[in-house]
Amino acid sequence: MVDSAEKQRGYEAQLRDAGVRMTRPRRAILKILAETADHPDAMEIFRRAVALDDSISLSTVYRTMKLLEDKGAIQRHAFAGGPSRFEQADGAHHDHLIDIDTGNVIEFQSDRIEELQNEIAKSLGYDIVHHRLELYGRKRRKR
Amino acid sequence: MVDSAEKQRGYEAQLRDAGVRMTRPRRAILKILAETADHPDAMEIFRRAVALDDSISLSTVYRTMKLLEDKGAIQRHAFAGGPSRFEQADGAHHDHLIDIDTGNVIEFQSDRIEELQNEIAKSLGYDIVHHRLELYGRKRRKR
DNA sequence: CTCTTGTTGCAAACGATTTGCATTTGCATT
DNA sequence: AATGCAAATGCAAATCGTTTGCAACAAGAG
Repeated sequence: MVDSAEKQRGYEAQLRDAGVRMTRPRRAILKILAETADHPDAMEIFRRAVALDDSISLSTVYRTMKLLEDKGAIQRHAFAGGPSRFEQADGAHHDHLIDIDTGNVIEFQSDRIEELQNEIAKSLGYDIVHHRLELYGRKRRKR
Repeated sequence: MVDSAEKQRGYEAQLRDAGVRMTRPRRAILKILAETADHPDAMEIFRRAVALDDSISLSTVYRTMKLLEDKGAIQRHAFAGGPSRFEQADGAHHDHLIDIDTGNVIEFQSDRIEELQNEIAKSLGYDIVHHRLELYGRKRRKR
């Protein structure tokens, strides 16, 4: 298992180098992101953050998420219907399979699909800036 | 070119058969949907509807869109950032390429990608209920 | 330690959408 | 054609996720 404390230090260093001030709320949020393996939304991050620093405010969470997104430290996913959910941007690119019944998110990746996307965009005269591929599914009943 | 008036009549018949009351606002909205080739959002539909019936209200537009969605007559697309946009559900399935600069939506379809999606879901133990594939791109600069 | 500037918490504003409610309307029934 | 009632409407207020204005505050360069 990866050392999340170390990961957090990495985050902080990276951001400080980018000229970002290291404040108490930001440290709390980075800690949460470094430790988390799921895709929490702003409210969930806020809840976890309050446990570390009870003076933190929801707006700061939102502002920080935007900042981290701009700096490329996290990725924002706007799944159908609900609020934006976030994840660290350190891993490789992947898409999502969302369990309709539980809201669980499973990550997957397919080079072949990416290739096809590029071909399609190209044939339409476009360059892809980013894309969104989400499968909404239900666990296959045991047969 | 397809006769949109006829298409509209088709809509109405289909809905009446499903036990849906045909009201003035609903007729207006169906007319708009039958005539439209783009992907308008609720506000845009409301604007066009007011031109046909100036007593229509925005909430009725929203209620009607939900009704039509439930009845399977239209499809709702929640593109990144903006409001939901709608289109008729009569055509074949397709995905979307959204022009980042203009908001234009281009439809495309790839059997190959659909196949791959199914394979992936299957290998993860899921059945796909629906999916969302959106390419966000920028028109290729002439070179 | 001080100064400057960025950051915070709070509350109010926001855009998209939904809802409660009193009123109107579709339409099946007389 | 007149009636009755459930369903649909318009309006305003509520809701949800998110952003913003602002005065107080704190990071970190000097």
